Amino acid sequence: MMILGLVRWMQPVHGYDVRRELLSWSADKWANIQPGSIYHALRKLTDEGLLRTVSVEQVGARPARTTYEVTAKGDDEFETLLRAQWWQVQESPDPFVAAFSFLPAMPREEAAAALRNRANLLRAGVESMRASLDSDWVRNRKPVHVGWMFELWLARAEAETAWCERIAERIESGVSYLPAGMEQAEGWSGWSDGDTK
Amino acid sequence: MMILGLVRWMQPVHGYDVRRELLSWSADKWANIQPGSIYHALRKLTDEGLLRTVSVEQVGARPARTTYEVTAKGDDEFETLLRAQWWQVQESPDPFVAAFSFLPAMPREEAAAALRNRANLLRAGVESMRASLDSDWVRNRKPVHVGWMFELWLARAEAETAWCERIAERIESGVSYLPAGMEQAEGWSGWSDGDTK
DNA sequence: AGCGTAATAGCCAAGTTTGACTACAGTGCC
DNA sequence: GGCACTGTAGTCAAACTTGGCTATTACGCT
Repeated sequence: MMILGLVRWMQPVHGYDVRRELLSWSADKWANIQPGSIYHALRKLTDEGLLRTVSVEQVGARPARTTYEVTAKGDDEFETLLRAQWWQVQESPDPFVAAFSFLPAMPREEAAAALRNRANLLRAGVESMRASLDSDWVRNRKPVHVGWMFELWLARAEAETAWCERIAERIESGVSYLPAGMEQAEGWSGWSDGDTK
Repeated sequence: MMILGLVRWMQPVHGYDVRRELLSWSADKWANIQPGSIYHALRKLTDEGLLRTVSVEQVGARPARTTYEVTAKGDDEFETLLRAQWWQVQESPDPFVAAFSFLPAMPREEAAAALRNRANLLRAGVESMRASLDSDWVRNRKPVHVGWMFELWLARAEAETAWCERIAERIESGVSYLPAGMEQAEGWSGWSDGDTK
């Protein structure tokens, strides 16, 4: 519920403003917020007493727009929430890791190729991020900590790139996927190598 | 829907088996699967014709257990899905990044301390991972690619640790959060530094 | 002036996820 | 033997998320 934070930083706002701001941060990527969720969240937060509606204006025959503001309670709650996220390491689900755990279901060549491809995509991302870090837009229009976030992505992406390449080599080298202890053990039939197809 | 993959690799299974397996992978962490979701997913996949129920046994007066199996269609679908995840870089939401974007709402000292703390937690994680990488249990009982996944986490965590420390220093150094171009510009009042409290 | 497109606001029904709950069978301990 | 506890198997209602839909105004183009 970091919508609360956004409202706090923008008070007073109406739903559409929040939506646009989130969009401009491409927040659907690293937060988990699609446009539809916003109004629901706003209403819920109001019900919980964390937000207060300031006014309801109507321009022409368009939908009425409601303006919100944070209450004192909402302020407290936000700080608690924020603090929790800052002090806690909590890794989020990663679809690639999930897919990687099915490695034995992929033909070796394809797996290696996919990893190489991933490394390239990551490198491309790193490039474009570096570019925007140097661009005037970010340097002059955005708070510096936005740049710092970019650096984090960069660091992660670089680490992952190296990993992809290392693993691709191992896969190509043809090492067995089976546990070191039990070369021909039970339970892995049909998954020992490559696709079952 | 990587449940499908699991069923494929275990056929034939009933819901509880899947649940246990996922638990043992602590899949609630890196996938997004709580016990409650499993049965729903199984039913949905059956409706879509990707799974087929094999039998419904009843032991005593316990809930009947339904056993599932993958259909040919399910097999195809799984490969498509798997491939998509392998070839696509798609970063998932990260609550910490979201929280970090509110940096200006945290007192500088606390922000720096939290980052240092995060670095330590990450280091601890790295340690314990290294330990299990060396342990017999992983070396001899688990396929080697499980170890490779650990290496990925390790690489990411190390990159992030370094970042945390770098940023903590910058925050402590007292640099302004404002964009370089506009030291006293409009719109950032109340957020220039530290908490508004 | 007329027309198509984009932006403005927000609602809502349908789909998903979740955590809590049920209910019984073994198992170990006193 | 009786009791508490753990493991087995799954259901369910409530909460949450989503993407598509409506309806109007503004704007650019010919």
